[in-house]
Amino acid sequence: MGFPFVLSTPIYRSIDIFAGEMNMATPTGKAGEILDSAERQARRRGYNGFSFRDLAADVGIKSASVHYHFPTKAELGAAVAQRYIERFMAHLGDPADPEVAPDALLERYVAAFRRALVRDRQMCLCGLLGAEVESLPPKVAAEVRRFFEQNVAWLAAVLSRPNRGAPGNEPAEARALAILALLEGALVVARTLKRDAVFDQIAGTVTSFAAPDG
Amino acid sequence: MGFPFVLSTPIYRSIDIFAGEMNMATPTGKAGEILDSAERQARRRGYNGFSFRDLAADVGIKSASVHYHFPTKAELGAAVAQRYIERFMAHLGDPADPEVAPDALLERYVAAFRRALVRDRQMCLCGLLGAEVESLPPKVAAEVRRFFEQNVAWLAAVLSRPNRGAPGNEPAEARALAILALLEGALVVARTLKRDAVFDQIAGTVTSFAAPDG
DNA sequence: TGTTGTCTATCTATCACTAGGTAGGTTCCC
DNA sequence: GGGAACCTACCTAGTGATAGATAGACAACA
Repeated sequence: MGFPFVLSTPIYRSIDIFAGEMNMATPTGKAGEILDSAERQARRRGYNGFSFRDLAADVGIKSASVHYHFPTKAELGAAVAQRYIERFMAHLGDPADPEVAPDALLERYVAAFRRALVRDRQMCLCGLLGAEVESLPPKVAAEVRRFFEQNVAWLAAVLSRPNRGAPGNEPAEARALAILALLEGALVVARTLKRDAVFDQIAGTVTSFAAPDG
Repeated sequence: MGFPFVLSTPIYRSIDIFAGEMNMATPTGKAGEILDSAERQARRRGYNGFSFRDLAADVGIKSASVHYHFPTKAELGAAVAQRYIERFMAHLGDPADPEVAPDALLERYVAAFRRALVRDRQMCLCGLLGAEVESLPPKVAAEVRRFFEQNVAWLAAVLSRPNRGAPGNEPAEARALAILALLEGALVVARTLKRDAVFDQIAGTVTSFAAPDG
């Protein structure tokens, strides 16, 4: 019972290896365009807010051809989420990198969310999908869960590094969860109120978690 | 152009005055049942995650009869949100009530979110709708905005009361926004990870905002 | 009292449209 | 030739919404 899915290998009909800055299997061509479009739309309107026809029109093919690349919407959704997670974590980098101070890593984390709001005018994909998690296919929900888990692990690793003030009264994982929740919530509130400054006001409080001693 | 809507008077075909603890126009009977069902479903699956047929089946009538009470889905959505806001704010009570200490009011606020998660197993309606705000009809989006504005105003009023420790390094409104974002995000993360304890871990950090000196 | 008119809440049936998904054919390139 | 990528054409199931009818309650009036 449940959904014993083998760890998220998306079903691309065409996997061209993209030997760019990230050396992972990333579909290019139309399949990549479909993923791009799906991610854009999912991050604006949610999983139930876009259709195969929308995507097809967006990338200039017919909806039947989208099914050629991604047989079902669930698999498309899982593929979008998986690619998103890999990109996101790759962007964050190694939380233990001795070349980068914990503060700088935390700033990088906040900046990633800020960029989604200000530059891309989009939600965090998994923040939006997480909100509607009960209406997601199991495979998609599992990817969203994986995103949160990896985020918390990364943040906890950063917060555990002995560097700045005190280690804090709350355990690192609780503070990691709080930072994640704070920023996801910040995107929701700032977008709804249509005021980017709201995000900065909220993000300004992140230091409460990083340096609880002031 | 735009949507110059007169401040959210929902279009009920039947308004029975419910002279209960709240003396406001609250539809009872089938109209009330429809609102209940719509709220339940919206708080689980989002605005695009339920249909008139779902509601109709739930309350035991035909979908055409739902249109009798609420002509369009947008108006139903706005009515659901409006009732939700009124209930929520009424539950919070007066932020300046001298009988209740600021700490207790803050606890009450956190408890309201916790109850949504643990008892009702639902999202905060406006947290979910806010995430998918770009796919909402303007009237519904306006209600969500109103919810956030009223929440922030209430929290800022509580946080501004001279009582406990220092008034804080951040202005009250920034801390109010942060608490709102933190709790909305906490619901998303806890529900996705399917661990109620996650909410408590996050909520435990709220005191960082209430008493920034301790 | 009985009739007439009106209202509420619901029904059946249908509208035009969109959803995700499929079968089979065509085009193009190695 | 064969396969990859795309097409046309279609399906079933559902979407929000509308039209028209009907049963029952209620009041007004002759």
